[in-house]
Amino acid sequence: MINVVYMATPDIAVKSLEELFNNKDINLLAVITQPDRPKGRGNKLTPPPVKVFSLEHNIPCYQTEKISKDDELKNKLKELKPDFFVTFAFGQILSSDILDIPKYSTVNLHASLLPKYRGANPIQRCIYNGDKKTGITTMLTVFELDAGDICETVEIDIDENMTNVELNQIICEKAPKLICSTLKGLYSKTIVPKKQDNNKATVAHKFIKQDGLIDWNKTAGEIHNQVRSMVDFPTAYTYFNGKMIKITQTKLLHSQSDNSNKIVNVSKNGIEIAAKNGCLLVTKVKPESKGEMSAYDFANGAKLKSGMKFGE
RNA sequence: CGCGGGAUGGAGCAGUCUGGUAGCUCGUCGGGCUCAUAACCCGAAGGUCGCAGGUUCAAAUCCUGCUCCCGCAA
Repeated sequence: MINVVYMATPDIAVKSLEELFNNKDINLLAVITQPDRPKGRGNKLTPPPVKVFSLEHNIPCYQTEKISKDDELKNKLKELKPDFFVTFAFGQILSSDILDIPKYSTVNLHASLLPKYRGANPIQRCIYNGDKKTGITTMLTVFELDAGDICETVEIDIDENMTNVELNQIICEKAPKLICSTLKGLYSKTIVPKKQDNNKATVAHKFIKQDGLIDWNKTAGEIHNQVRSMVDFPTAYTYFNGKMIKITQTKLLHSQSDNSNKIVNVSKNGIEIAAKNGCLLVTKVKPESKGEMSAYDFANGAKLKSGMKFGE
């Protein structure tokens, strides 16, 4: 049995928790996660998804504001005598005294093919940049951000219309197997971690609200990538008649455009805009104060006509 | 008590301030036109205007209470 403590927080990490919990070769000692946070309308205190799963399955779960300064928790972790720490979207930095606790090592799962896209936002950034391929990597955690030696990788193809939500889901599903295989490989010493090429490292920063604002001077392809990279957050947005309207789905038409950014056609399929270097078909939108709807429905209600423009 | 928007035929909206026969863009159904169509023309069906009370001769509209939905901010 491999003794493991799992440190994680959001949805994407729940399936992996489930696997660690159910895998017969692994003994899940405890789960560490972030404190409950105020969330959503009404600012209700909401527990992290990983905690919810832990409670449902009676897995010991500890929450901490800052693990590197939580001596009580550190002592607890030492008592557990873990072989490995596993981190996956935990959201806190592990200080070196914590990294020294497990008998073997600390394994981190990162949602990119390292050394590309180190940092907090690999999933959205690779789509935003229009990459055709990404993946997940397991690595040994060192103090420097996502810079540890690589254990295993899985590649994932990104098609032209894949969204960050879809990629998130794929990663969520592929992660459990990879984590287990890495743990077993390290335990039995059949995996020899390899150094990263630091010269090829890039950093993927988080998006902020402002990143959602659509710049209509960009090309149709760039806007399309922006839209699909931030479907749930921060969400691409523009203005129409002075009101904010979010755009949640687009399609590239690969057709001729006069680069005017005007609406050239409204049909069941959506709102066609003559963007730079090609037409962009807006298919789903989320107007201010409203839920998501098809672009055609919006066009009906708002009386959209050819010649009008977004962005004002 | 974080801030705000909303509930009107199947969809998206207008009408509510200034009470008086419920409208727009679509969809659906029927018919026509067409080689043909998601295009065009003609016609029809379909709503107790979120729920409950109140005011009034009269309430989608004014007042009170409730339920549900959503956006923003964190």
